[in-house]
Order: sequence, then C-alpha cells, then structure tokens
Amino acid sequence: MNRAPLSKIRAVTSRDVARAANVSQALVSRAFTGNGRIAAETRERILKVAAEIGWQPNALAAGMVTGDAPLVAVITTRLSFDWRAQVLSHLLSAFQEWHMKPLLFYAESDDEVDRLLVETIAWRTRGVIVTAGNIAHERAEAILERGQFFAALNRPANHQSAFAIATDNPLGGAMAANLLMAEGRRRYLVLAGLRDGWAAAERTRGYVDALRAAGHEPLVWHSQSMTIEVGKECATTFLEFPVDQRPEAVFSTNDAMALGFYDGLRGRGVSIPDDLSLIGFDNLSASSWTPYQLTTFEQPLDTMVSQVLHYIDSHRREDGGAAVPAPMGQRLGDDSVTYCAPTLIRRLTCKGQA
Amino acid sequence: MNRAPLSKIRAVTSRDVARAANVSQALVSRAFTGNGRIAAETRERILKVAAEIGWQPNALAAGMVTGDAPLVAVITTRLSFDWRAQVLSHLLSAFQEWHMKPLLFYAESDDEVDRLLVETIAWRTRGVIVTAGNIAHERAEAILERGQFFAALNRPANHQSAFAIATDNPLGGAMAANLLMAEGRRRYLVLAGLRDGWAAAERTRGYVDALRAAGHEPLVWHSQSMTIEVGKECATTFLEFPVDQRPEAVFSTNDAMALGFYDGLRGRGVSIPDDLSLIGFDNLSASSWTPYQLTTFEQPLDTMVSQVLHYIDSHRREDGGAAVPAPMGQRLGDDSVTYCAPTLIRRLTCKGQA
DNA sequence: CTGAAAGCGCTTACAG
DNA sequence: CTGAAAGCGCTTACAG
Repeated sequence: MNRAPLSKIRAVTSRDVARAANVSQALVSRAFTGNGRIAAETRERILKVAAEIGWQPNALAAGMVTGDAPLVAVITTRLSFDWRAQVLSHLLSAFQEWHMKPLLFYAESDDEVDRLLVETIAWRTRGVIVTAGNIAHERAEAILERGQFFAALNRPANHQSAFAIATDNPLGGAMAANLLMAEGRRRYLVLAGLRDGWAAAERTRGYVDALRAAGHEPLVWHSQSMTIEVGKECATTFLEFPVDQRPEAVFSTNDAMALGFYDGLRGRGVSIPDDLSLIGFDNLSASSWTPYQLTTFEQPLDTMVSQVLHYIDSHRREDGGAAVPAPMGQRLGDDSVTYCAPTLIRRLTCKGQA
Repeated sequence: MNRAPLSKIRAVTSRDVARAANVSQALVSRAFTGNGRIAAETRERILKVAAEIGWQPNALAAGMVTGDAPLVAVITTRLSFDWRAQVLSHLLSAFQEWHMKPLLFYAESDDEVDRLLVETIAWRTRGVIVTAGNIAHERAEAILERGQFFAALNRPANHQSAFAIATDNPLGGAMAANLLMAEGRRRYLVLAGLRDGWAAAERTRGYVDALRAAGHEPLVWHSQSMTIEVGKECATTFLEFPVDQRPEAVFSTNDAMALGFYDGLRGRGVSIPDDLSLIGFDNLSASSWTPYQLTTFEQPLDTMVSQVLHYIDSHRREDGGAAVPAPMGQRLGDDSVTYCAPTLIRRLTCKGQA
C-alpha cells in the first residue's frame, strides 16, 4: 500500500517534435493546422516525425489559443427505454461526422438539468444542446450572450434567439383522433402520461381538441410516469369498466404505455383491434414485434438532428442564425419551436382500411 | 444572405472579475480552486462578483496549467438495442458523480474503434474507456505510456497493465447448460451469434464445453448479426426439423435473438417450455414483458462500472493500479480480464423447479 | 493574507 | 518559406 508521490509526467509537446525534425516549433503547428505557408516536403517530414513519436497537437491548448475548441455540451438523462438512447445515438453520430466532440452532462432526473446548464459554462464549448428537462429563459440567455449556440431538442427553448425543434405533437394527437374517428369508434380514452411533461401534454391536447371539435369528450388518464408498468395499470382500470362502457379507442402518448396496456389486456377476453383500437407514439423497435404490431407515430429524428446541426453550422458562420427555409411538413410555432410532422406507422392495432 | 465577418467575442476572464472585485487576478483563482491562502471575506466577495458577472474558471485553461483536465474519453457505438445504452447510462451517471466529464467518441461500426483510439490522444484526457470493438495491444500501450488510464468494459484490453472487466461469459454459458441438463433435456442448440464476437463466442464456449463434458453435442448456429430478426430466422430453421428431431433446449447468446426466436415460434404449435426450454442473455427490459417472460442472465453492470471507477481512481493516486481485492464471484482470467459472475433470472421459458 | 511573475502548449501575426 | 515572439486564460510557486 505504499503510495508513490503524485509525480507529473512531462508531456511530449510540439517542441519535442520540432527538435526531432530540426525545425522551429511554429512550423510543427503549421504542418498540422494547414494554416500559413510551409514547404510540402518540410510538412511531410514533420508529420512523419510526429507519427513516430506519437504526437498530436493538444486540442485543449489549441482551443485556448483560437478560443474555439470543437466541443459541444450535450445535456441528457437516463438512457432507459429506447427513445432517449435513439436521440443520443443520432446526435453522437452527427457530431462525429461534423468533427465536433460531445461533452456529456448527465442528469439523473429532470430537475438537475438547470444545474447542468450552469456547469456547462466552465467548458467554453461552442454551445449546448438540451435533450432533457425544462429550460429557464435566463439559462438560455446566459449562454447565448456568450456567443455560444443554444439548441433544444423536443422541447421549447423558451428563448427567441435559441433554436428549438420538436415533433409536431399536437398534430400527432390530432392525427390519432382522426384515424380513430374514421373507424367509427365511439368512446375515447387517452393515456396522457405526465401532467407536467411537455411532449405528452401537447399530444394529449391535439387529441382532445380534435375530438371535441367533432363532439366527442375523451377520458384523460394522467400518471406519475410513462412506463410499461403504468400502461398495465391502465389496462386494469380499463377492465373494471362494464364491457359496454369501455373505451373503444385508446391513444397512448408513448409506446411504452401502449405496450403495457396491450399486455394488461392479454388473456382477458378483449380483442385488439376488434373491441378497441390502440395507437402509440415513438415507434420503439418493440412496437413492431410479433406480439404487438402496434400502430404508432414515428418521430422525425433524422430531420430534427440534421436541422440542429445546420443551425449550429449557421450560428458558427454568424449569418444570423438558421436562415434555412422550412422544409415540407414543418411549421414554426408561436413558441419559436420548429415543428416537424410525425409519420403514422400503420400496423395491426387499428382497423385497417388498406 | 450577407455574412458578417467572423468576429471573435472577447471572452470574460478572471481578470475582469479581479478588476470588479478589486483584487489581483491570482486571488480570483484562489477563491475558486481553494488552493493557497485567502481571507474568507475576500473569497466571499470574489465569488459574489463572479456570480453577478456569470463567470466561472475556464476548465480548458485550468486543465492546461495543471496538466490534468477532469476529462475522460469514452468509446461507444450505436446505442440501439438497449444493452449498450444501459452500459453508457451507467457510465455517464458514475462520471457525473465523480466529477469527470466524458468526451464521447462514437463508432458507427466496430472497425472504426481503432481510429477513434488514435483520435482520443488529441484531448489529453485522464484516460480512455472502451465499450465497443476490439483493442490492439499497441493502442493500449500508446495510451498507458502517456500516463493515461486504459479500461475495457466487457472485452479484453489485450494489455497487462490495462484494466479489463467483463461478465463471466463462459460461466454463464455453463450455467445455462447445467440448467437445461437438470431438466433432462436431450437435444441442445445454441444461437451462437457473431463468429468473431468475443462475448458471444465465450458464452457459446462455456455452453458447449459443459455439455460435452456430460456427453452431449449441441448444434451451434452462427449468424451475421444478433438481432431479433436473426432470432426469428433461427426459429424458421428450427421448424424445418421433423418434430421428433427438434432441439429441446435452446440457449441464445443474447436476449434479442431469444426474443426473436420466441416470436418466430408463436402460432406454430410449439410450446415453451413444454416442448423446449429457452434461455437468453442480458436481461433486457423486454425479456420480462408479458409475452416473453424469458429466463435469462443479468450482467453485473453496477459492479463492473464501479470497479472501473475504482481503477480510474487508483490509477490517479498512482498506487500501482487496482489493488482492490476481488469481491465475491469474481476471478482474474489468464487474459488479465476480471470476470464477474452473471445472475440467473428465472422466468417462464424453462421448466421451473421452484 | 496578497500580488507580480512565470509558465502550461499551442496558434498566429510579424519580420526576415 | 521559416523563425522569434506574443498571447490565449488560467494556476502556482515565490516574495512580500
């Protein structure tokens, strides 16, 4: 258990490479950045020597000098249940492609997001992208003020100059309602999920509004979380209704609850889609599995991520933010959020009209 | 489309804070690091002024001076299918707790891992942790040589001085075999997955060896990937066997394939566990869902992650690496990998002997 | 307890 | 085309 003193290993620097290649330290820098004049053969030699030594420019030091390290802060939460993991996966892939390094800030729960937003500042990243929790206007303001970008994925940024993009949740809810009404269903239910969840609330709103406009009043069931277990519990409640009073059309604001709802009904004499139609949201991979074949909505993740990256890019060029014209199926909300239409994925939990 | 010139915003620095608080710049630094003497009230004042201005020490600059930014490189791949996402989630959570910032290196496929390992060097992190692909000895060597740590999760590091920890895959395979033999099953099959996948191959080996030792010779089916679709295809092949020649005991080297295998058998007159027993690996959340209730193995992710962090910590203290005595259920392999026993999760796809 | 100064490892004008 | 020098924003001995 003898503990050696904390000795610092002297780092290999561009100076060591310069010495070995018999040039000035400045030339080593030029060889790697490509900036400034340098003879082709000198460059070759330097690169070769550096490779032998195993040296690469220190990105931290370079970032300090240029004031612009290719770093981006990403705020995320627990990656359980698929959808969040998909979002992160797409983002990471895009950053890798655009040669930016994501620095991850992980929130155990949504309340920690605000604190992480503050932590973010120490790293002088190009900007921050938020994929979890709620955003306070002042936080976005503080970050934008520094010249950093600020992007929110699937949530409002609560700031005019920030970029926010999300699935058109109200539209999805309305589409679900219309689909169910077209089937001639009568009694409607929505598994609304979190009372203070933004996306879930928007989906619920779109659904309820569309139904009311047609003279229907749906049941709205809220819950503390949006898991498969919650879905099952909802099924239990559903089964307590007299058979002739049970809802015939169920929209779940996410797939997890829809899957659980389905499971809770198995072996209970209820047939989907004969007795009721069920629609989910997210298009989780599990929704396509044999025992489910759930009709659901796919969120336009590719589009959203690519637009975030265009925003980041345009912010960098300082040409006044995302001047990109809104592609098909997008609209700009009053809340400055760019909304992208979800895609209906028809499977077997609704009556087909193929 | 008029593009403003790329004007650099002058950064707010500790000097600005010093001026505002009427102290030297050095004191501002002391107020934040806690190193060096400083009067309590001076410190308070500086902190207050800094908060007003919204300044925090630039972690990049600090890292350069101290030669030790709290950065760690994490190599990961596509987060699809749950298990990888779980691994990353646990790691991120642990890093957040230990005040280290993960810099993510994302590989689209396993072949890219080697390149990412090289990219890693530019960032002068405390070390790197690999959760995807194969590791070349030279890569680990190059990193360790710099005084960085090197950890491999669920794969061998191929280097004596690196730290590698993994589920005891051969043990899992053997446990599956013993369980199935105890049921009195006769014809054995293993969905072996990737031919060159390390974990899958180890699970297969443990299974096959245990069976052979008891005089059984199992069928071994390899595949190009390890998805639910592959599992389904295996079911199709299975169904082509005459009924009295079909395997009665199936071990799948991951849950995804097991789930697909199950799905492929639905409605085909085969009963699980009456006609055959099925065991998976990973304990994906889906394995516990109503239509599956799959018997499987849980990988000791908590243990593995916490040991990785202890290694990182001990590496930092330079007390000669992980001197931590191996906890229960662990063994050190010839390959310098620390193996942790998986936990059998009994559900309904095996004959119970409750 | 406080301040002036050196230095971390780079990049980039500025001379030559 | 090349080199010497300044400077990025900090931390940490070193004096006082």
